[in-house]
Amino acid sequence: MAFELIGKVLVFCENGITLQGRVVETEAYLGSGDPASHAYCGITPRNRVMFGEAGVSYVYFTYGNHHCLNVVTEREGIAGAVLIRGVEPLGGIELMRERRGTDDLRNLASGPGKLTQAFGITREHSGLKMTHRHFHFAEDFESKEDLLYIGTGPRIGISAGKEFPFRYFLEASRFVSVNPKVAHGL
DNA sequence: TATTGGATCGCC
DNA sequence: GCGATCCAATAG
Repeated sequence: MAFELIGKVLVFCENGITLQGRVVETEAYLGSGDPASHAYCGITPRNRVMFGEAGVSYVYFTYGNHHCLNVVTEREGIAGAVLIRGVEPLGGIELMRERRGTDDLRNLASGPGKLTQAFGITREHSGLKMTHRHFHFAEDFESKEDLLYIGTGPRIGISAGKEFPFRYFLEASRFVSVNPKVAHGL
């Protein structure tokens, strides 16, 4: 599922403004078998939507500074979600620039905290079905050839569960978040 | 009720 | 390389 979301276009409309970005980087998080998952220790008030219906957003706040956007992937009763780690800005770029305080396209949404800031997504947007016009994933009918080059690797920023290569990203994209370990500029 | 640590980012 | 800074989870 994390794999399938790569290349889709995240569409988010609010206050009459449409923001769009092509998904270039995701990570999968499971349930009880995945020590890196919020759902590892069972259901809690925060993570309860991870156990709910697929296609619902799960937004949480972390490090005192940042929101992260996930999409629930499993059927009701099974925990599982995909973290959207990075998108390539496609629409509503002016607003993203304003919110991020930079003109650099590569720095607008190339990271889970950055993209939620650019899109204005907060935990008020958690638990919403991502199946309607204002908040959903659309097919991208351009740039299909990029999809041939999806890389995988360990997830970023976690201490447990590093052995699972549940991170997916477009190899060719300049909009993938910087991997701390591979922090040489490309 | 108190304590602790985190699926990050940006500046030092 | 590290501090910011809030919330959720756990323990008491």
